[in-house]
Amino acid sequence: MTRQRDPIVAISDNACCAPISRDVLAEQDAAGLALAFAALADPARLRLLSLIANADAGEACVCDLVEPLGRSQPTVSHHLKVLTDAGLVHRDKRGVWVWYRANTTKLASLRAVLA
Amino acid sequence: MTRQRDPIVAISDNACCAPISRDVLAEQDAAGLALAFAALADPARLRLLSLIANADAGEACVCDLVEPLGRSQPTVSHHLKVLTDAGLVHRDKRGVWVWYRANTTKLASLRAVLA
DNA sequence: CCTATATATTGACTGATGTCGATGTAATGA
DNA sequence: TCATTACATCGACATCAGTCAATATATAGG
Repeated sequence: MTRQRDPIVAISDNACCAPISRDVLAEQDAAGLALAFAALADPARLRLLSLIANADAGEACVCDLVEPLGRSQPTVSHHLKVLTDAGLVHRDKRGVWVWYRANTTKLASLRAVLA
Repeated sequence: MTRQRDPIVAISDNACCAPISRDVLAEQDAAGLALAFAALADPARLRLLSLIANADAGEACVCDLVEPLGRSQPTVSHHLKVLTDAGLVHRDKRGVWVWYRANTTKLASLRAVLA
């Protein structure tokens, strides 16, 4: 019998595991999920995500976020990096501007884990 | 003189607000949500929640959690307090044992916010 | 009472995190 | 080439968070 290769998955988007009420989380899965939830565990980042998701065409550049967030530009930049590293937003540099979009797939996978 | 304990405010089970993709989060709502997600932002607590939700009859006492979690009893107690304060689990002391149950309503409200 | 057991709290340590000002970098246009 | 604009990175600071050993509290059984 041929040993099947593990499917290659996009780490940032796919759910790591079954819902928490269905199977006990493995340490490794829990560690990965904790990183994602940590990215959501800050008011500034939750508002950023919300600002981006509600922006025209579903995307916003940093310049549109600094003022409504009420924090310094470096701080906004820092939080956007955290969100990006956690896979919660997509980053797209076009010219001088950097546009961010919410990663709805990732959000859906987190929702599924909480079921 | 009796030493009073700080009142523990029960965090509401209900969703504080519309899904993040529907309306821009207000600062205050974001702060509250951040507290809930912060409680999920730790591997030990995610595994605790999962262990509790998967336990027989949907509840587990601390004594059933220490060994599978692989952390000291005070540390487990600490994390259970964080989960309880965040409204993610219910606490029920019966005799010497304390039983914890997952708060599915609270989990559902967090899922709704991520939509 | 006394003891054993279950859970919580305290104190200390270490490492992570949010914030900002200053500075760096990259694109654009005059 | 130079200046301007948009964004990122760095360095510093203060605060917070996870962990454990030691200790406290509470319940149950003799």
